[in-house]
Order: sequence, then structure tokens, then C-alpha cells
Amino acid sequence: MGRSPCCEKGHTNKGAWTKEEDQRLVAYIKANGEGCWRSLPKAAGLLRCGKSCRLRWMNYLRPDLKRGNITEEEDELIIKLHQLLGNKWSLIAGRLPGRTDNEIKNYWNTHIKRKLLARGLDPQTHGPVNSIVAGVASSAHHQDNPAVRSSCSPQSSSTGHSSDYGSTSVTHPSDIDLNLSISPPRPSQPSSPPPKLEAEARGGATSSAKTTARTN
DNA sequence: AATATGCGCAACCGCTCCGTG
DNA sequence: ACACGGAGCGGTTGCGCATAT
Repeated sequence: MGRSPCCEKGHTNKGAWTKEEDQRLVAYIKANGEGCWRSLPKAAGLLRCGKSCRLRWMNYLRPDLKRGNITEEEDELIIKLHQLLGNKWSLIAGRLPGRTDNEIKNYWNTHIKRKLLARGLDPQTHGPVNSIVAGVASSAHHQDNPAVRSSCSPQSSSTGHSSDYGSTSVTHPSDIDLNLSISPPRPSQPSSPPPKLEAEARGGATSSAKTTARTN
């Protein structure tokens, strides 16, 4: 597919958002709602690409974002969901109201990875670290995991990195407590998460962002 | 007190998926 | 059935802050 550039580079700002840009974006979305991100920047008078606007809104400006530290419960839930879904951050975020995929991804990379390693567990396989080699062999489990299979079709091994979670094998699904109802955004049906999760993710696995009061 | 290093977060980039003509 | 365009996702990078030396 020929891909058109998402925006005319050169006419767009990059980097950190200013308060004024935030205000413009928020004001515009409040007035007109989300949608048509491509044309939004122009309409809102922003020198940003639509993608950037979407990301800023989803990860930082949405009013329903839960700001603050991730709780122990959320932490454990993320681990369980990751064990189940792999690096499907948007799906995981869909189960954590007010949290964004970006936030969870960052949290995973900075905190949970370390935590699991400290527990002697491999962050990708969730199995014992010293059984990684064997664990790779167990990646066959991945194919047995309906959630993963449905949400990441073989082709969707996009960008090659996802091949990573070829090794994101779920070690022993049956041993895992898959009760996803810990601090559930919506009543979850542990037995049939996959297609629903995927649909939710597509529809509204929103992202939001952690906010340390940094942003300009 | 100044400098170096590490960590965490926000943002960008490239790719795939999905809907529409 | 095919091609195109828009939207969304996941990985990576860069910047700023905090802590250690």
C-alpha cells in the first residue's frame, strides 16, 4: 500500500507540547469531539500532525485519565494480562480504566521487568529465568493461547519486533490465575477474553498518560 | 558545589489493520 | 476484488530530572 505521509513535515512542530497547543487541542475536541485526526490540526489551528494530536489527547489530555501511581493491584493485573496477551499494551490498557497503553508500556519497561527479574522470572516468558532456553521451546504454548492468537494473527507480527513475543511464550496458562476482574473496568468474562478484548481495544482501548506534571 | 550517570516519561516513527470507494 | 486513506498499535528515542560520586 502506498502510504502517504501522515502530515506535511516541515510545516509541523515536533517535540514537547506547549500549554497553548494543549489548550487549543482540548478546546477543539471539546467543541467538536474526537475524530478525523488528519484534518484536526488544521481545523484547530495547530502546527502538528494528526497523529501527534491524537497521541497527545489519548495519552495526556483526556479528562478521564487516572493520574498518579500505578497501584499494587494494577501492577499485578498488568503482569497477569501481559502473561496472557504479551506486549499487547492497548489490550492491557483496555482493562485498566484511566490508564494508557503508553503508560503501561513505560511502566512495564521501567518497573515490572525489573520486578520480575528480581523474582527470578523472565519478563517475556514469565517463566523462571534459568529456564529461558527451555522456555523458548515452550513458545509453542503461545499458539495455544487463544487470546494471543486472536489478537496477533501470524501476519500481525508487525515490524519484526513482535517476533519478540514469539518468545513471549505463556509458560503454563493453566497455572495462571486468569481472573481479570481485579479492578476491572468492566465485568470481565475470564473465559472469553480474546475477541472481545480485541474489539474493545480497537474501539476504545484508550490510551492515556501518566502525568508527572512535566509537560511544559 | 559541580559533574557524571541512571532512570522515567513523553513523543516520534514505521508498520499493520480496517473501512470505504 | 482491489486500491487507497485514515486510524491505531508497538517499539524506540530523546529530554529532563533525580541521585550518586
